[in-house]
Amino acid sequence: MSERTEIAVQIGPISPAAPDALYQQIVNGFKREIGEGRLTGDTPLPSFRLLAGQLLVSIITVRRAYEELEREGIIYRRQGLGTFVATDGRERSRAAKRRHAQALIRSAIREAKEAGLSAAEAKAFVNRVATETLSEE
Amino acid sequence: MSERTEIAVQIGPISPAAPDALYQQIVNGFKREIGEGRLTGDTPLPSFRLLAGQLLVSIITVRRAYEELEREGIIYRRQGLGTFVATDGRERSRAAKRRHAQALIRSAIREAKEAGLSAAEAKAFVNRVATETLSEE
DNA sequence: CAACTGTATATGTTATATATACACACCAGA
DNA sequence: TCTGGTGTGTATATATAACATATACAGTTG
Repeated sequence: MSERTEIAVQIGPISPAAPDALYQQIVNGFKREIGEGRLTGDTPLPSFRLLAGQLLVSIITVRRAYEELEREGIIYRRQGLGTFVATDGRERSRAAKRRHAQALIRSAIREAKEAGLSAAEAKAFVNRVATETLSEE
Repeated sequence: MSERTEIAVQIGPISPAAPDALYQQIVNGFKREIGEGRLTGDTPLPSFRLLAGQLLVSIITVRRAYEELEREGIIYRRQGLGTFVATDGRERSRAAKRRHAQALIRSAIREAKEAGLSAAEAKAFVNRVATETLSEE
């Protein structure tokens, strides 16, 4: 078992005003941190109480986020011990992100066509926005 | 004022199981119909009761959808008369769809980068999915 | 047994959806 | 002409479900 170290988790900012639910924002934050390799296999996640205190959120909300992450095989929980990044958590997290990105692009294509664009125009639109978005950073 | 004709509105299918709320699905359906030109300026929309009956949904849900569409300037309501497509409804609907599509693409780019892809890889991913999606139809 | 960990139950809050009753516009018929 | 019927949209009070919470319970370790 990995030794427990103090982890400066950078999940936030969490906001009740955001379009996503609080627990979903926490889920997305961990998928990002794990997907980008800042949290690796068997690393302990912060406890319910610690993270709840840091994010100014209830224990139940953290619990729900961890449940969702465990359901996707990205982390695992052990009662009395803690919560840890799964061995293949990074790969699963990345796969989930890619699937999500793919679904978003398909929705964007559909929206573009419903805006009256032809297939060729829709593709050009997607390319243009993608290029602009990537050049802004 | 336009004469009232029976309109075979093709908004559905509406499902409570869908990720979007019922009223939002109705909003999206009318934006599509108006954006693609099947409903033009000053055309009367179905009444609350008629549409509610067709979609197996309550009057309030239809009302909420129409409120949202009026807020965006796509339709207008007249008490005692009915609800009608705004003169510039098509243009506004298309603009809304384009804005939505743009937001979706930006989210997709962000997700792709959080999946560990570089900027170039993310752009290639977007292009590939867009091409695949458009060739499937 | 003390101090951590995750777990479970009952409760409050908010967005969504509903049923019912109300107000306005038109128009056919007295 | 005017009056009532039937269509329209409008308003209020009420369920339902997802989300978030507080509090108490159970397992692990030293």
